[in-house]
Amino acid sequence: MGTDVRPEDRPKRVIAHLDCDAFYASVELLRRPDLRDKAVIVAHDGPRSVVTTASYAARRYGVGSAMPLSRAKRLCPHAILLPPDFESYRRVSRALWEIVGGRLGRLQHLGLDEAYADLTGVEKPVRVLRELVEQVRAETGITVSVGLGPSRLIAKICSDLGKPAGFVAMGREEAAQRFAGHSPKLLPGIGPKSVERLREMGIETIGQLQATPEERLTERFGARHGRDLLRRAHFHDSSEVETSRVLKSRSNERTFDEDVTSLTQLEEILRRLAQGLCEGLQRREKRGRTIAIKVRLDDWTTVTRARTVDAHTNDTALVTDVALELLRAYAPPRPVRLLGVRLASFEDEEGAKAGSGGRAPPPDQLALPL
DNA sequence: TCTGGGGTCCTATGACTC
DNA sequence: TCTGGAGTCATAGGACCC
Repeated sequence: MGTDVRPEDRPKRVIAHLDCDAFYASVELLRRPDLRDKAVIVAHDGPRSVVTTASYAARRYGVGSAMPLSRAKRLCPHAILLPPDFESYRRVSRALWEIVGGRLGRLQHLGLDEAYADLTGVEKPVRVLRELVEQVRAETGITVSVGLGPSRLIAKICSDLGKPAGFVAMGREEAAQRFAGHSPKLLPGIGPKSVERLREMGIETIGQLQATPEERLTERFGARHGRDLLRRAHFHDSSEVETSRVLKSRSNERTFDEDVTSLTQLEEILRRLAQGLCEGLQRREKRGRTIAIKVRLDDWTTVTRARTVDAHTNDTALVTDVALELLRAYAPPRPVRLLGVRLASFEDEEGAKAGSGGRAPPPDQLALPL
């Protein structure tokens, strides 16, 4: 390896995480200034909908993202409900990241409203970021919170800390100390399931996780995950800011307002889902080999079935036929609440995996999350 | 409280090949 | 000819993220 550089000889990394505050709701409020300071919930209005985003006024009532809409309405009955308009969100997002990218260079996008940037070697990064946040606010009306640290992990946690319009910077040791009393849920990658498993082991804080012998964790979580949990607890993270990501799969799925029992009806829905999926892939000239269906039953069990075909395709007739065969072979034994179809193993995956040494990714790859 | 849609990544397992 | 291990691929399930 010719790239071996001792850690002490490497420049100290400076990673920023930029996160738009209540992005979808903020875009809505730009269009509807009369709703400023009002409780606004962005969500489809259906019996099984969940909240996409809530304005800060609605959050004061306990409404939050991913909460069932029925519950949100109970918590905040006077909230104004707006249907999501992703076309507008994408437009504002593009404009915003163009400004940021113009100053910081290439970004790693995570969805429409957040991104990482590597500012290692940049002079006066704090000043650069402060000016940038102000420029974004002036030109788009969107406020951005910034987290700054030696890794993506710390930058991400910091950007959440000062929301809205926050600006927080922290080193690794400081983070390890400061968050020792917090729940492991604070750490990205540790969700409700891992929190529960840790709790069963008597580990309820990041500090307790830090003090847990690695063997105990690897016993419970497997070698890789266990080691990773411990590294995270100590806020070690050497992952790079990845500025080019390639689409790995694309799917189209629908949860029904009421469960569906009839196979004929399910087949009809699956045809429409496959058609929508293939039309999108045809526009992007993407073809895949693995066709999969997803079925969620009324008791919330989720089943997937997949088949890999010989040649890459985005042909509606072929994808539909295979998806229908998979559905008939499975023959859902209970009422179905969700049906979906997915295409994966795209034809240019291998070439793209070669990374920066290979050809430049097509323009739409960089814009993938947008 | 009762759980969307669109993704990524990881793990386990079995089939297959060398 | 039989066997075992390693590597790879396909499949299924699940956790997690925005």
